[in-house]
This record gives sequence, structure tokens and C-alpha cells, in this order.
Amino acid sequence: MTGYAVRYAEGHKQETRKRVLKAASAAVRAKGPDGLAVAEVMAEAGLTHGGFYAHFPNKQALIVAAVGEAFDESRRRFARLTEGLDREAAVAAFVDAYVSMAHRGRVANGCPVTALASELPRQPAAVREAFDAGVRGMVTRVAAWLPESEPDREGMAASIVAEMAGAVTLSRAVADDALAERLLADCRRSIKARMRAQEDQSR
Amino acid sequence: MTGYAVRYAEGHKQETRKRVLKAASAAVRAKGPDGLAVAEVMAEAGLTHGGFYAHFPNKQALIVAAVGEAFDESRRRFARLTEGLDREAAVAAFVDAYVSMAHRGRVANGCPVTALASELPRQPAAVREAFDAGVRGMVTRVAAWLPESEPDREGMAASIVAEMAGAVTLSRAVADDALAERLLADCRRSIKARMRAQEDQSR
DNA sequence: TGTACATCAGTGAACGCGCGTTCACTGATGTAC
DNA sequence: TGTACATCAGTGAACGCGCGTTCACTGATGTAC
Repeated sequence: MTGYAVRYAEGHKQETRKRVLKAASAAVRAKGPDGLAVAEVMAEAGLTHGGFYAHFPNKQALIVAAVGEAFDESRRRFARLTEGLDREAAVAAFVDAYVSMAHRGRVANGCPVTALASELPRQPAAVREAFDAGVRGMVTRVAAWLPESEPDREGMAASIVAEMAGAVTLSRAVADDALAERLLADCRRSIKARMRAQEDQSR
Repeated sequence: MTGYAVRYAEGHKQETRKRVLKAASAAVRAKGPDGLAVAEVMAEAGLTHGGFYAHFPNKQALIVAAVGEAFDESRRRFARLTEGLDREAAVAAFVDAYVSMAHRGRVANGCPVTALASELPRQPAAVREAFDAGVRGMVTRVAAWLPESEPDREGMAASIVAEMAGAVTLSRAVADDALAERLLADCRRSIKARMRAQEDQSR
């Protein structure tokens, strides 16, 4: 397998690629797909810009992969947060964590839906498809948390995801912290009422 | 007043400025604050790029003004749509028009909240403040439509604005039209139920 | 009535900068003999 | 055991392009005399 002369240890290149991808996944959320700079991402990964093309064919391919990575990271984060909890507690924990001032402050490692949504219409199809998959996954996961008495769980879940994402995005967009906090509190309360979850316990 | 030699008719410069501003207001929604190109906006207004600085000190000032203009245009459009209707009919018309495939397709002259939200955190304070004012105005207008029985009209309005904006933004972000249509229909139904408006009559 | 001059919105060439991409090169390591 | 060679992830200079901004200039019109 190894075949010929190898300077680096087995798997070294894959690890480098992963490092670049992680940096890109944060950068794409913090600066948007257009604002992301290849040289900056490479520097963040401890490399110079020229080496980039050994890992990705071009910037667009990096963005597609970074969007997927961002959804994965975000999903894992929220899964960790809710694991072991029963349905009602999980829903409450999820909504409290998502619709919060803390999430508002974590653009670079928060949910990619709120970080990227309004820039996506201008992105090429490949990027948008990676986004679609992420959104579908999120709606499905929320639907599974809704009570069985709910007649249209997928529909309700879509509506709730839209409000959660809208709330956090709006809270980030406005400059006034008090306005942001009020928006989040109002949405948190409303969402939990709709989900028939237990009452707000956070901040 | 006229004082000295004047080549152009009274008010000519103001009209040109207005034309530039209208073009910028569409461009900022279609391409985002960073994607907007001064030379393109000027060409759209029928001028060459050099003349720009006779009207605005720099690109950022144009963006601040363009965001304000976009909110004004959007407000007027929705006011026209609901004028003369009683409260319930107005709410229904507003929600049907806002949370629709038609609005999804009109990025350049649609609501600036959905067009710009996720790019705003990276904008300078002046831009964000123009946005704050727009958001506050929108929440206030929605609150006035809510039934008096609603105990927290401002809060409910904030939650509804977040969902409406989130729904349209998400619908634009996803590549799959069917997914977009489903998201919009689900949110439309849910919002109108929350507002206790009459049932969905559109698309 | 005619000539010189002032005004100023708009023109278009030029400059500087950031950024995506290319490419000849490096240098540590292993293989061939 | 030693020397020549191959490999290939990573380096860094260079190129081209788009874009914000600057600036000397234009040219139609009015005023001064």
C-alpha cells in the first residue's frame, strides 16, 4: 500500500484536511461564504495558502464541505446537550440553548442556518444542496420531539425551526442588546408554548 | 437662492441621488452589503462610477441610506396591500403576501429583514442601527393588528415577525422548490392560527 | 449684443489593495543498487 | 554502508481581476461688464 517514499506519517494528509475544514467551517459562519478568505483559513490551520489546492480543487468545494461540517458540528453539540433527557426536558433544553443570548454570541460555532441563511440564495447549487440536507435533518429531529397528539408534526416542526432560526438571526442583526434579549425571550416563550414544553428556565 | 450659474434644473441633483438610492436599495437586497458594487449601482442609475462621490461620502453611507430606503419601500408596499381592510382581513392579507412563494422570488424588492439579516452582524454600527429601526417599526405594526385579548401583544408580534422572516429566509436558502413551498405553507398556517386570523386563502 | 469667466454634475483614466489561483521549488524521508 | 534518485505535502512569489476611491477634466449654462 505505502508503495514508495513517504515523508509524512500515515493519515497525515487527512488530518491536515480535517484541520483546514474545521477552520473553514468556523470562518464560513463568521464571515459568510464570500467573506471567507482561503489564505486566512490556511493560516488558521497553521499552513500557507499555496498548499490549499492539494486538499480542495477550489474555494467553492471548500465551502460546500464547510457547510456540511458546520451542520455536523452543530448537530453534535445539541445532541450532547439533550442526551439522556426525556422528551419534554430535551425540548426545553434545546429551545433554551438555541434561542439564547449565548447562541447569539457564538456565530462561528453556532447553528449554520442562522449564520448563513440570507447569503445562500446567491450561492451555487452545490452549496445550497448541502444546506437543504442540513435543514431537512433539523426539521426531522424537532418533529420527533413533538407530542404524538400533534396532528401535523412535520409541519409544526418546520414552523418552529423557522421561528428559532429567525429569532436568533434577528437578535444578531440588531445592534441594541436589550432589543435582542427581548426578541429572544419572546420567541423562547412562544415556541415552548407551541411545543407544550415545560416553562422557560434559562436566563 | 440660485445665486450663480446653474447648468441643471432645480432639484436635479436630488432626483439623481434618489435614483442612485433606489438602485442601491434593490442591489443591497439582491447582493448583500458586501456584494453591492458602487459602479454597478451607478450604471443602473444611468451614470458612471466617478460621479458617485458627489452624492455620498463613501460606500458605507450609501448602504446605510439604502437599508433605510428598503424598509420604507417594503413598508409602503405592505401598507398598500392592506389599506381599507378591517383588522382580521388585513392580517390575513399581510401574512399571505409575506409568507409566499411570490415574496420568496422577489429578493430585490422584498422585505429587507429576510434579505439581509444574517449579513448584518458583520456590518458597522450605522448600518445595524438603520436595521434596528426597521425591525422595531415592523414589530409595532404587527402588534397593532393582534386582538386586544392577547395579553402580550408586543411579545407575540416579535415572535411572529421572527417566524415570518425566518420562513421566507429559509425558503430562499434551500435549493428545492418543493421543500420551500412546504416550509412556507406550514409557517403560514401556524402564524395565522397564532394570530387567530381567518384561514389561508392563497396558493 | 458680445466676450470672458464661474459654476458644478458628471466623466473616465488611474491607483492601491485584497484575494483566488498557478507554479516552480523545497526538503525530509524512503527505495534501488 | 553509501550514494543517487523518487516522492509529495507544503512554501512563497507572481499573476489577473474586481472594486473602492481619487482626481484632472468636460461642457452646458448663467453672470459680469
